[in-house]
Amino acid sequence: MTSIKDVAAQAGVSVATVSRVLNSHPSVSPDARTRVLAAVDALGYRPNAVARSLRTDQTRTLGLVISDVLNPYFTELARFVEEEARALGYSVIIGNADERPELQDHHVRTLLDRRIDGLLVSPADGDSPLMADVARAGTPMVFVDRWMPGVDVPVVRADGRLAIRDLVAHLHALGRRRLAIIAGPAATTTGNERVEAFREALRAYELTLPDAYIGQGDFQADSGRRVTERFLALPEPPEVVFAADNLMALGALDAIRAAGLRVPQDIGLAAFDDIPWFVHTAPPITAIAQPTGELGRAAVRALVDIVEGRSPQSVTLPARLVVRRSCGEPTSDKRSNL
Amino acid sequence: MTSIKDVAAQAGVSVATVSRVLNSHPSVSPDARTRVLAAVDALGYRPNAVARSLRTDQTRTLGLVISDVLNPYFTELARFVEEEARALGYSVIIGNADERPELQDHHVRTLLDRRIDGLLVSPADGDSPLMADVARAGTPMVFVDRWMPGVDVPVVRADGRLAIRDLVAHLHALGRRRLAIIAGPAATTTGNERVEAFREALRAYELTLPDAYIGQGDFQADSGRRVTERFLALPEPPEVVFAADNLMALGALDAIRAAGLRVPQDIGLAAFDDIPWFVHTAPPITAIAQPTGELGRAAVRALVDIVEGRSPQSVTLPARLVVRRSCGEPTSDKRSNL
DNA sequence: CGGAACCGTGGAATCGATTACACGGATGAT
DNA sequence: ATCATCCGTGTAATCGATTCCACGGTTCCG
Repeated sequence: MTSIKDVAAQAGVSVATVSRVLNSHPSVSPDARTRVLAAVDALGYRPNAVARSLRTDQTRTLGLVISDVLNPYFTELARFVEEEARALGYSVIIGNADERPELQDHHVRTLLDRRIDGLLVSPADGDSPLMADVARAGTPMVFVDRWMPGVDVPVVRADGRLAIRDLVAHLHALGRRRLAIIAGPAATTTGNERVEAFREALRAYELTLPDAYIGQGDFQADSGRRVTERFLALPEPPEVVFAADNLMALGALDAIRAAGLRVPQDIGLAAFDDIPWFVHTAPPITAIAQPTGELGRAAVRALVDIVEGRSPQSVTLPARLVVRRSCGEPTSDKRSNL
Repeated sequence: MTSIKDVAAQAGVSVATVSRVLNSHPSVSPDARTRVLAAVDALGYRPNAVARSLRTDQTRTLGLVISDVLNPYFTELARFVEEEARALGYSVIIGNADERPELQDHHVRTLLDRRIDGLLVSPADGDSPLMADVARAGTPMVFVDRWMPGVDVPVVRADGRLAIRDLVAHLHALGRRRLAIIAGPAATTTGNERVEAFREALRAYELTLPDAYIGQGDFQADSGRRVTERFLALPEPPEVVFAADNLMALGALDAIRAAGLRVPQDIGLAAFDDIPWFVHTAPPITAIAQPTGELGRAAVRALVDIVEGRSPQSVTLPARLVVRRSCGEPTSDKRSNL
């Protein structure tokens, strides 16, 4: 590999001058500048980012630790994060935690060892002492989608409260009364929040959420299947199942099919997190869509703000209900949306 | 940040000794070892990977440049790649090319600047001088899924030839004769190959593939939609549309629905690349499944082989047909599979 | 008993960049 | 004319690790 020394030799200047040209430092003569540029070109020289990082103590790299890359919601989020980071001159290293706390910690440690400039995390679990330490140590950090109570860093997320209220209104208008939810892990903030918002929305219609109608899932398809099977085995099964994420909705759909029931005639289904495939399932699934692009961009901007010495605020964006046909044929309440 | 010097001071030894302990070099006294380990623990010291990389000229990092992360096939591939790499002690940096050659080159350059130890690429386009240069320069490199003719590096991929023949047999048995294909970009190897394999398989049944039945797609959903619309507008539209990847199949499904046609009664649909969602579409889609896990693992192993001085072979694994209901109700030929 | 072999250790060079500091020459002010 | 200022440049220190080499002290063998 050609180094800055080779360029200096070729151009007949010192390495300092080469470095100055490369970093567009003002005090370089036009003559020296052209000679250096010519040498760079001739040798096909590219600065060694590793050496540069060691010296400057910055890598222009962001770490993104995500709970599950196979979840289309997170894949999309990751894509937007990379896009915005690139626009701001940063690279992104993604770590997939696979919803496993120890894998999450592994990635955080590896990223820190590589001296990334900042960390974007969607925590898999509510209790990671490592994460708290890292935040306390002053590593630039931002939570996205999920967060950890007690860890004082900005949070970028979507608020589903209103959308969930809209969903319940929609279900109520369709005459559905017995509504069940497949919750996320209790340890995640999004897990709890969605249950609470759901319960609250039901209360507005004087409906209750019995324990039997709260299934404990883990944001993976399999758990959605298991929970739904239990719902269906109830003496009085729910009329609609609301899954707290798209993967569990998929599992629920499986279980419903396996039981020989039809959606929406026999049972309704709705999901948190909208994804392109929901348009193509049979029937298309009613879902709550998060503004993924905005979320990813805002998260990166907040993180880069910290890295560059500014102090960003937390950001909360609204999610919105997308009505399709999985809870019943849209009727009057659909029209009232117009 | 605490450095090796701090540890040395705390333990009362030289930095050389600390380094030896950390790299489990044999000649260190047990006494020194314990003191160093104690100091490491007390200070919470973690070696600076950047400095280490500069000195040793290896980063224990692999670069993965992928044509489109939002394509579930590649997402899955990326996941397995990371998994295997981690098992082998490497990290992975993913670059998403979004099917854009210039973005692909950008990522390759960035990764090289970071001095990754090896490069795993699924090229977006058939003609990248940069890629050829990089390979010629001796950078450890492996192609996965797609490759570039003329660039001499190992290729890890699935061969769909047999599976495509099985698909055509299946369609033929169902009485389908007018078969069309939505091809991938001509510049990608997988793009061409699948068309050729399809044409060849048709020949075995004395069927032809007229030009009007070959649509030019770009592996994205939109192109699948456009091509299918054109197919449907033909005086004699095809009886089955075979999409060369899952995203284009999705677009095709859209177009078919929009035209008010039913699958499989009015027209059949099949896809290359099987994904979990195909089970849940209406109807479930017949697809050709690649052994993604094996592909990802084999690619990493081949790359690490090169990095560590061995000389791996190219790997070709068979894809296989997964019959569902999108081409017609399975009849006798289904049973013959048992 | 003397020299060779070996072991644990530290000093210092090194990787490839950035950057503080010094220096010589030109310019400008008085 | 003289001195301060400024500009372009080079020398060398530095970032945090690894590793070659040398050195002093044992141990071993003849």
